[in-house]
Amino acid sequence: MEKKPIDISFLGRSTLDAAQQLLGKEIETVIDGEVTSGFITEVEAYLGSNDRAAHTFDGKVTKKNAMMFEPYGHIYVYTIHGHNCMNFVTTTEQAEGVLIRAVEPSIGQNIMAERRGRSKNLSDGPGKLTEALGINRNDHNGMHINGTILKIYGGKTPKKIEATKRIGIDNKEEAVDYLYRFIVKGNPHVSRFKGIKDIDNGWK
DNA sequence: CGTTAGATCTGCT
DNA sequence: GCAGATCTAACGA
Repeated sequence: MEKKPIDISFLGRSTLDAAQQLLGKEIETVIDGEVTSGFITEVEAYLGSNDRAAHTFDGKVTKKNAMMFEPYGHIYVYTIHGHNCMNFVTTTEQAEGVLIRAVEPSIGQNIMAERRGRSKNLSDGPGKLTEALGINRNDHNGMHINGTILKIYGGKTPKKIEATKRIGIDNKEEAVDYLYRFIVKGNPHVSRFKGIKDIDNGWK
């Protein structure tokens, strides 16, 4: 059966809802004719001007974050510490988005291993999954979801979603306590995994 | 220019 | 758990 990309209109409504709905979705990229995909296991929501931890806090527009002000369906890729991170832009009016922090490798694991130069921990972190899926800022910042390069499919359904504090924003005052990070409970393909691995990796 | 901050990763202790 | 690597863009002189 041929897979069909899903309707992404849910990204246009609530960012927090969209973040949770993205868990389990399958991201597929086609880079230089090579297909790779993974199921989303970890995301973080960034709520634009109201969120001190977001690049777009206080409505500040820079060359780097300008893509966040585009309507939902665009992809915002930014570089940090020599790594790339990928966001799905949400809503139309606000500069909000969902950071894809980790995926469970599916198609093309051998390609991911080659790109990463290792066979373990292929995509359990924001900088890792972009490298595994072949995403870079030069070529892919501003592209559209369900365009020619990146598509998302229905994928799997998490048994239980866990909300935790976000990671790497220790200097963001009150925003450090917001529970805007969502993971598939029991799935080991998340950053800083410490829990107990579920028998089905947390999928239904 | 030079300095600094940033939603990171890896390896070592 | 912590230090070091590594790179881009913003900002001030």
